[in-house]
Formats: sequence, C-alpha cells, structure tokens
Amino acid sequence: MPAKIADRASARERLLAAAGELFYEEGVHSVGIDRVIERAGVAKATLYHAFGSKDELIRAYLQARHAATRERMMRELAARYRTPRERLVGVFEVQGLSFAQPGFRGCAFISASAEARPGSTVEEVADEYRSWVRSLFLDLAREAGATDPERLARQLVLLYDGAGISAWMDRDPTAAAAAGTVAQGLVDAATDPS
Amino acid sequence: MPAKIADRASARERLLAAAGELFYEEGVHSVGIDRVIERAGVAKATLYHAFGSKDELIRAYLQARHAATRERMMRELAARYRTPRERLVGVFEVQGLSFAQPGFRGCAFISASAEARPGSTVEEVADEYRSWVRSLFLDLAREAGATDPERLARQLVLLYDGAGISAWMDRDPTAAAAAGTVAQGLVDAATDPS
DNA sequence: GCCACTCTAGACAGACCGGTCTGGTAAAGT
DNA sequence: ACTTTACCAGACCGGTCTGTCTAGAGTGGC
Repeated sequence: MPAKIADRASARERLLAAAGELFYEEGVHSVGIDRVIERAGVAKATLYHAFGSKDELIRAYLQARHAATRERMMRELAARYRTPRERLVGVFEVQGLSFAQPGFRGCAFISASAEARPGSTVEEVADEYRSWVRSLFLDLAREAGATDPERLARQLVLLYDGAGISAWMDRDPTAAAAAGTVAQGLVDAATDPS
Repeated sequence: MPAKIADRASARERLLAAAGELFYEEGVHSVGIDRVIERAGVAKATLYHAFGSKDELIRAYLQARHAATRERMMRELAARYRTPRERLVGVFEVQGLSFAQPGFRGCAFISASAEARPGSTVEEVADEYRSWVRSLFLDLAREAGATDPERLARQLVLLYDGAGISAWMDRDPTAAAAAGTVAQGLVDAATDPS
C-alpha cells in the first residue's frame, strides 16, 4: 500500500509539515530526526534523500516559515488597510493575530538562532528574514512619505521585535497592540508635515 | 597538590565562571558537562556534589547573570544620572555599553528560553529576570511622576527588548541608542504636564 | 594518629544523537 | 514483462549526552 501517487508528491511535504510542528514547538535542537520521521510517517532514508542532512531540513523549515509569514502579512495588509500609513501601523495588528493563535511560541528565527554558531545555516536564513522585516517597514515608510524612512523603519523594527519578545516571554498577546500605539505616534511624527 | 584552601572555596565558583562563559557563548544546550568541568579544572563528581544536576547549574548560571546585570545597571544608573527621568532614558545608554562589549551574544535569558519547555527551570529564572526589567522601568516611571507609569514602563520594555534583539540578530550595537531616542520621546510625553 | 571532608581521575551505564546501509515493496514508464 | 524510481522498515555505527560509581589523595580538626 505504500508509494501511492498522492504519497509520492507529499513525502517531502509531510516531512516539512512534521518538522514545522515539532521544530517550532520544541526547538530545532531538542527534536531529533527520529521524531520527525515518525510524525511524518516516512523512512529515514527518504528524509536524507530529500534534504541531505538535518541542517538542510532546518533551513527548509525556516524558509517555509519565512514564506508563510511573509505571505500572510502581505495578504492581511492588502485586505485590511489602504494607505501606507495605515499599513505601517497595521503590521502590528497582523502581528497581534499570530500572538493570539494557540500554540504561539515566539519568533521561530529568534529561537532557532539562540544556539546557532556564527556562520551557520540558521544564521543565514535568519538574516534573510531580518532583511525582509526591515524592508517591509522601510518600503512602507517610503511610500508613506516619511521624512526619514530609514529612521522610522528602524524604530518600528525595534517595536516589532519588542512585541514579539513580550508576547512570548511574558505570555502577553496584547504586546502587539501596545507596540502599535507607540508605532502610531512615531508614524504620525515622521509623516506629519507640521 | 589538589584540594588547597583556595581551591576548596573556589571549586563552585570556578564551575560557575566556566559555565558562565561556555553557556553564554555557545548555549546551555550545546555545551556538555564535560566541557564545563574541563574548563573549570574540576572533577565531574564535584560538579554534581555542588549543583546536583545540569539543570541546577543552568539555574545558578542564569541567577548569577541576573545579579550581575542588575548590579551593573543600578551602579551605572546611580553614577551617571540624577533624576528618574534621566535614568529612564539612561537605561538604554547602559544597555548600549553591554552591546559594545566584545563577545556580546544577545540576552542570555532569551537564548536560554529558546528551547525551554513550559514550567522548566529556565522559564522560572527567566520570569524573575523579566519581572526585574519591568519593575526597573516601572519604579523609575513612578518616581518620574509619569501620568501612567504602567503604560510608560510597558512601552519602554518593548524598546529595551527590541534593542536587545536588534543588537544581537542584526549585529548592531547602536540599536540601544536608537531605542533611547524613542524612549526619550515617550518619557517626555508621559511626564510633560502639557 | 585518625576521622571527616573535599577533592581528582576516570571508568561506566543507559539513553539518544545524526547518518548510513540493506532489503523489500509497490507503482510508473516502456 | 521488465526496469526504474520512490518509498518503507529497521538494523546498525560511532559518537555524545547526563549522571553514577569506585578508588585514591590531600587537608583540617580533634
């Protein structure tokens, strides 16, 4: 009964889904290969055929998470807000949605980076994610006509990260709203012509 | 030559010093007991006699770090600034000092919490640290006569965490200064009678 | 002189790690 | 019908992990 058409295409996907759950819930370091293949219902050799090593599986896990986060953010921002100014603050509202989701365990990239050595695969993918967050704010700040977009973007990144830490470490999903309030003031100050 | 008077008193201290270096540099998870005892120049049995388990060694490491951070912050704040308002912003300047130190690897409590399970020892000690950070800002905000001290303290904690993340993940020691600038605005707005 | 204590050195146990390899099975391509 | 491909199941390897245990050595109090 193995190796059906649907299974063949989904072996990699099931591994990625299993890794996504386990790595995020318990950490890339704490979860062993055996746990991943068990949940995916896949043989060990298949994992190594598909990814080559645990390190590459972690990379794929983080890249998938980056893509999902990015797509969700862009989708929600487009659906909920119209102007760049609204979207700059709206980022924190969308962030607040993920904080409220059951099983929220903080930023996956921060957690994965915790015990990553300089130059590691994790650091690479985390850097890509950090660049995206930064450019998300920077692009919107430019579109909003901020007097100093780099400065505003940097400030908003501080708040974005701070909210993520507080939501996680203090188990406070409302941190995003608090950050959004501060962000609103910063956006107003940076875009008001007065 | 073993078991001299100085050695006896310092066996625990040498273990704590070795753990402090290794755990912070490479993570509590990645560093094994053998590495710690090797650097401390101590037998394995001595470690287990002194701490009972690796988990308790990690607790002692984090508690020592908490105490050192707290004492340094209080000392620098008292030496550099006079008014509570100055100190509220001064926290970020002191934070910036640690960012600039060689070997800075981010907040030890965040890193240690990354793969810690709910209810673990690490979570306990991290909670104590988080409470201290919060009360540091809250006490100063009250002394400064802020209209809403809880609100101001919460906002400053967001910036404090955000700066820590940016300094670490983006390798940007100047994040503290950027956070301090935003903090100044928030403090002004929360304490100006206008 | 002797006991109690603290320490070192290192073997050892039992579990788990990432990763390789073999063998067998079922479906797709020709 | 035959080959190729993709997969599963699981034994296996060498290494590392925490933690325990034995054996012995140096030191202070009595």
